[in-house]
Amino acid sequence: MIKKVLVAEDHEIVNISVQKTLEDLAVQDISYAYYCDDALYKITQAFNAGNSYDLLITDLHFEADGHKQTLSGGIELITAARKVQPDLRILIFSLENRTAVIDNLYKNYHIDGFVAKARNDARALKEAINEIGQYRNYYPHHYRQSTNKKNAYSFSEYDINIITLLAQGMLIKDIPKYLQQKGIKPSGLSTIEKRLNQMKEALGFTKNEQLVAYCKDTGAM
Amino acid sequence: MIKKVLVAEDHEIVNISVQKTLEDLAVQDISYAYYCDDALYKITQAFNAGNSYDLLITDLHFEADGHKQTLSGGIELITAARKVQPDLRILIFSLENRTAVIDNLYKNYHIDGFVAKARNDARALKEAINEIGQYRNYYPHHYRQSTNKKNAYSFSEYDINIITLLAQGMLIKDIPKYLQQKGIKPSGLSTIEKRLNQMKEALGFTKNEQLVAYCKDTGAM
DNA sequence: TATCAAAATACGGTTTCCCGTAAAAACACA
DNA sequence: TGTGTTTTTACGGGAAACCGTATTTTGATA
Repeated sequence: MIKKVLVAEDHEIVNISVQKTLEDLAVQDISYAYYCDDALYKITQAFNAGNSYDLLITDLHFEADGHKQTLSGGIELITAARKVQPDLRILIFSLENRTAVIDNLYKNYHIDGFVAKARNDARALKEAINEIGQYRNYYPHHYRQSTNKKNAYSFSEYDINIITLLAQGMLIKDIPKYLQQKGIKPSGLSTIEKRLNQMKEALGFTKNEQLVAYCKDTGAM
Repeated sequence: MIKKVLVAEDHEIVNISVQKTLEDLAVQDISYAYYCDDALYKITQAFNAGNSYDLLITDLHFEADGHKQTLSGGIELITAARKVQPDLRILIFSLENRTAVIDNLYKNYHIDGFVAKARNDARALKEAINEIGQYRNYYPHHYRQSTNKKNAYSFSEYDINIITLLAQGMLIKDIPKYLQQKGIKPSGLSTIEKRLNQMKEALGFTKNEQLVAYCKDTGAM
């Protein structure tokens, strides 16, 4: 059962509704943080006082507004929070709807649930909190369906490096030099060309511009 | 004074808060639409009954969910709504924060206000409704400041066409043929090359990949 | 260490792109 | 209609990208 919840969310409008939703679920102890740093502070304080949170509901993206923050967003927040309190359950409430990104959250950050800000998000939020309250993971509907479908080409960090350089205007022939300076290992021109070919092949593309567009669209870059 | 409002917004969570915000402003007559088509229907009905809305608050982007819609989003909705009721005041409430896009809304669609879903959006919403209630336009803070700063290169429809073709993998040398078939006017290869050069020149780029990345980032494409 | 397989690199020919100049067409205006 | 200007197009040389093949390097294994 979820009794004590911290909501980290910078949008006032969203906070108002999350509060109402939590009240509907009879959650008694609700705290709010409009900044990641503040959220981490509250988690730490509560934990040290022996009165830790059951659940953290957080957005992924927080707008910068002049207040200097050490934590840049939801991902850093949950990483830091888990260091303080490893058993803290985490529910992401975000606009993100790209499977690759959500996948990453479950696999590498072990979140307990993800709810997309979308049409029936208030209802989904309630379902998620109920599931998590019983120590079960909650997966969004569209994710459950799409996860075993065609899983798009998964770019390596190396791949993204190359495409990013292209998107920044570097000539392909100049990339080997750059990679060598950075100490990135396969730096031969042929290897780079081959990698680009593999990616294009895998995605049915013919031009590097398509790779750039695709990475921008899927959030890989 | 705003008395009768229609809220078109597909996110349940947002709707809950907008309702609360409007109640705070003592707006008496509030209607909701989760779909654009439904919103237009309500506007038409109210107008024909001689009991038209004072204000439409709408999102820009609506999620598709199986229900077939003739209106694809906020922009189509406001265009259609103005045909029914030209004096309808319109407030956009959206996550959009790209100056070019917001600019377009004021200049070409003559919206009365824009509030970004952001940190203090509930407060901004109240300010906007008060301003619009007095028949004044409301401009978001960050927009007021950035509007006279460096206004990025503004792409023509023709420009976007070319960049889109590149992003789809078409070879530059094949573009003339394509444009001719489509009846798009300057179709010479040299002209296309020159246009690309102008765009890159204006933005300080050297490669077409940068143009693709830029358009994706700014939402021009 | 010797051997084999896989990965990385070197190289060369072809295609596409880039970019400048010049000719042609479209347009504005008297 | 004639003139001047701008836009569009044609053309060509050089640079970069593309792509296949051959060679070298790396890494694992016996």
